[in-house]
Amino acid sequence: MPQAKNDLFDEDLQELAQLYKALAHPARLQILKFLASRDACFCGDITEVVPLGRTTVNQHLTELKKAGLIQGTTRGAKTNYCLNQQGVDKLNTHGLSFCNSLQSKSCESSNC
Amino acid sequence: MPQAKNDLFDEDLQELAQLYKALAHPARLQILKFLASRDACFCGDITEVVPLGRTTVNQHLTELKKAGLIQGTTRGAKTNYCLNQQGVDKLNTHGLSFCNSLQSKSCESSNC
DNA sequence: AATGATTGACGTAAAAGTACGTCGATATGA
DNA sequence: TCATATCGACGTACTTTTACGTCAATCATT
Repeated sequence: MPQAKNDLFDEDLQELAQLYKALAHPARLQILKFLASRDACFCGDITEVVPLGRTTVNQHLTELKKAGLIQGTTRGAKTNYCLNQQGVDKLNTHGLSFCNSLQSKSCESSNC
Repeated sequence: MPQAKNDLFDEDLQELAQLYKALAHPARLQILKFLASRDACFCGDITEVVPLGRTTVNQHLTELKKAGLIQGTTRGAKTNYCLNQQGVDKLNTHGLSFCNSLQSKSCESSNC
């Protein structure tokens, strides 16, 4: 993102946009869903599920971690990734409140 | 986006990612909020609210229209933009169901 | 110790996004 | 009619994202 210009906006909007950006790729959505479907936060085979190269998947994982939506702990040679419930909660809270703010006035007048 | 590779994913995920991408910029979030705050779907002065050049704002408006979140009708020299309630509903429905799908298993085990 | 597997870090090429200037078309008002 | 204003279309410079190959470090296994 053109970081420079983003500073002109409300922090709330910046933060929310940042969250949405983390979700703006099908691979990342798939990863999140996959992690949610696992009762144990087992990982590493994410690579086998996502139809992309290993390094690319890793890059998406890094993005998600940076966004605070997942967390990963390395033990031994393998790394365990799992959802960061805090981040998911944040997404729910902020996202919902934004969506609700859009519910208000629709085009009841004849203008559009 | 690398459109080519996106076809490898579920249509649902692609569509949702597309929606989120439309929200992945503070200017676009601000525009949506602004439109929602207007009882009449009056516009054109969006440019005055968003701290960016006119052409850039217009570009963001085009993005939002492409995503189906707003609609615009030109009358005379001016153009009226307003929320597309259908698109907003879609965002609410799909977005919520996705977020809910993330609620499930957190890291209750000691792995992470 | 040596081999193989896992994974993050780094580099890079191609694609997409961002921001803006300019132009032309249309329309409002003097 | 002429000047002015609005706005979409187009071009463009710059940044970011995406996708992947390669490398090095770490660990498990032999």
